[in-house]
Amino acid sequence: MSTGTWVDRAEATLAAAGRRRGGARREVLQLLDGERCALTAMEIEEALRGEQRRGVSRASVYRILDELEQLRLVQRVETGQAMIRYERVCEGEEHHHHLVCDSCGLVRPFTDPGLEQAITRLSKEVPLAVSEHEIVLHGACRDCRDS
Amino acid sequence: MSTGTWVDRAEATLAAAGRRRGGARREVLQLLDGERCALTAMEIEEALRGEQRRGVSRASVYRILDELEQLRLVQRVETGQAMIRYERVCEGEEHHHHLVCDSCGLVRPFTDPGLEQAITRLSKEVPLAVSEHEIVLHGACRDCRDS
DNA sequence: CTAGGTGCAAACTGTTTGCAACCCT
DNA sequence: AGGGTTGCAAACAGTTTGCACCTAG
Repeated sequence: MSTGTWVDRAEATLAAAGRRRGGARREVLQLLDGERCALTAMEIEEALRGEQRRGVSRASVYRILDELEQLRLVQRVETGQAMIRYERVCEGEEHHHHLVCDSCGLVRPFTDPGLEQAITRLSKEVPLAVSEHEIVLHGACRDCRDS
Repeated sequence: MSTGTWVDRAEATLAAAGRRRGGARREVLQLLDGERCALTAMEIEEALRGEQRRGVSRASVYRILDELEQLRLVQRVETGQAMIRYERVCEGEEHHHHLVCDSCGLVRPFTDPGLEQAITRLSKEVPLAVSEHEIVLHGACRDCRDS
């Protein structure tokens, strides 16, 4: 299935939720679809300001991200950088987590089946109906380590 | 070793770093020592305001937490609640992670050796000199699930 | 005595909200 | 035509900073 891209699924989900279309949201969806890792609201705003884009106001970026989060089309990622990051949620795609360089702020995704397995097992043993999990590894990336 | 409490180690570390003592810091250390899980700066400020305590200004709470974090006496915990939480770091004590109820905001610690093992293995495979890791499980706690 | 520690209040920064204009449907 | 969508600017909330006073050593 999932013949379309994430954008397609997102637009379908939004339509199903009774939302109309709008230029600002389309821009944000398009941008998020092209990113493989998490962006902050401000990074999104900046990315959409330049070039031939129409630009999207800060308030709209936040409103749209909030809306997409509720529909489970994006998810928050907390990297301990005092800003919330958001990334698209792809069904079927392997779940990934994040490496954060505390020196330069770089955020990179990584995947590990063994870890997912451990989390899945753990989720059943814990006194909480687990709906999501987040793993962040902090350290120094190669560039920062060398310098 | 570690014949003393965390407070003792903290005071020793601070002294070794050439810091003087101060009433505000002593209060914060004492409070953190009595807590088993992460507190926000504001929770700390409030806890120290009442009772027979002397009270510590907001600015000092933040400065002290920042100082303690640099000395690795406390660590930040990101629970996705838009506020940074801090908890003491105990050497030798089993590393723990967090369960967060997205409904009522409750934060609870948990430990899992298998998970630690998976993380340790993973830390060696990844393109980052990993210094810390953080795992947060989100969901609904029992009370929130029932209601 | 004197450098570090502390409180107060103002400044900052990321996020949220109120409201009027806009534009899909 | 009408209600969701957007932009602007003001309001917020948590955090940080400047500066004067205080205090441990």
